[in-house]
Amino acid sequence: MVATVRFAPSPTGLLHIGGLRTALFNFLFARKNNGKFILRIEDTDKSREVRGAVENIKETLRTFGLNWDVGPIFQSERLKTYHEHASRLVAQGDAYKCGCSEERIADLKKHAQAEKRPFRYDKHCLKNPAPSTGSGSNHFVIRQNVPEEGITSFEDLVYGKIQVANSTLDDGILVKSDGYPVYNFANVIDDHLMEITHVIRGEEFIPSTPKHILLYKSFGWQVPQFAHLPLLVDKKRQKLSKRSGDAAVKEYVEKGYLPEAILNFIAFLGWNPKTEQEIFSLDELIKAFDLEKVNKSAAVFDLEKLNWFNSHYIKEKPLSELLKYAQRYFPVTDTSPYPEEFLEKILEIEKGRLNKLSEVGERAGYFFQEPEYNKDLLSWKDMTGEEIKKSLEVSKKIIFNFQFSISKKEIEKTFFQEIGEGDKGTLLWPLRVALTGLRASPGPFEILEAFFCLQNGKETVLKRIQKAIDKI
RNA sequence: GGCCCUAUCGUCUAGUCUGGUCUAGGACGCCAGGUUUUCAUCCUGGUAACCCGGGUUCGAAUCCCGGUGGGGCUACCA
Repeated sequence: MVATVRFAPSPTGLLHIGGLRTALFNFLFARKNNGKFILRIEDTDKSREVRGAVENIKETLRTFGLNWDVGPIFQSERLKTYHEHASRLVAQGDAYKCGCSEERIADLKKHAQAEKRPFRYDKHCLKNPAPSTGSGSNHFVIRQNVPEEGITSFEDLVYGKIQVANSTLDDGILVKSDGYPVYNFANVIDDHLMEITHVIRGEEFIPSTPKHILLYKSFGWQVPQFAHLPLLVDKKRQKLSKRSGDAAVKEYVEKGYLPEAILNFIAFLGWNPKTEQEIFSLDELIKAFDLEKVNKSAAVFDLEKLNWFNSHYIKEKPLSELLKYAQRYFPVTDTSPYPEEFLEKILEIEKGRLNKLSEVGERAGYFFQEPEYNKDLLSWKDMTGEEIKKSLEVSKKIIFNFQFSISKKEIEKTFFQEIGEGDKGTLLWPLRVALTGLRASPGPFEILEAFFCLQNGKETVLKRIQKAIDKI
């Protein structure tokens, strides 16, 4: 199959999760079918355009490996094409100029509302064409001349047969008075000209699809295949959008969600492989993807599940690579004085405990700063001050003999040789608290291992233990 | 309001087309137990759903009809 698809966002803000999912499915479909993936920027509403949005779209797509083959193509640079096609439609009677004032339209709407019937433009300007006032006047729009009778239907690849009576369709605006086309028009022209075979987009476009089809037919063009994707909704089951506040992909990336986790997660929103496999790389997704496996009902964006995917990928990622993503989250402004080995050890220790990378900041503070804690914390079960002191002295003595860069295994071995396998808690709890100041923390051996990557690691550790002894 | 879409555990979903193997499976979450020096990881177990009402049928989550719930669209936005 020769497939050509496109992802056609409007540059009105940061790319959000729903947009990324649409891009992903288009990408997967293209790759799966040896097709072409076009990036098209639908910037026909200049008033809503946000600076930097295009850059954000491109950057986001790149970080997720959703590389496009053609584009970005900007609709705002193709005005002439749209005008030509609009003229053709007007000439053949499938569209017409409308010079109605905003007031008249508002009035029409008000009446429709009062009579509890849906608003549809009354084709006034079609029936009463304004006398040509020469080329000067441009206060008109071009409207689609939707037939008043008949039924328009299409076979959606996801939803199956959808049909609507033309009588429920409005003579929508095709070209605005500022000369820019609206989505419903530019979309059709471009999809045809770019030879798009499969239009894969959000479910919210189902209601406007019949109008698009009518347009294709007016031009005598072949209608592409449509595959509408179920909506992504929030906890309240409302459409996930920029208004949902936290839907920007960039925000998730900044919080320390790994791209592969986000991708894997959103792939499963509205689609699943029909097997019990949950973890998929991008390549595996390409192999498994099939529009037939796309669901029809809206999917709730569940952060808990994203967290699970993310923690999985965090645990799985090689340390050196993980460090690149996590670097910025360490609780120091500059990590350059610290050897990579030290930082990697911290990640190794913490990675099993993270839902997102940004959490290392709040978790690993004691590696960079002497902890504050109450001396009561040093007591495990009913240990007395004397016992704690004695325990810490033992730890101190053992650690004193350690060399730079000693391994966790060796540390553990040495400790257990010294004290036997008996009452580990009485020795290890106070040591752990002295090191971290925390009730719950990673084990002391791995913490020591990390510190012994530092030139002054031994000194720091010994100092902390002494401080604990002094507290008693 | 009108048009359109949709309906399986709290959430993502398998199963629906081709009715029985479904006392409805998996995953997340949650709960309990095990491993363990605390926490986490890990392992084991548990919790929890076919929207409602009719009909067809020996038999319905699955087919039909009617409700109801949820959502989207209804812009000179996309």
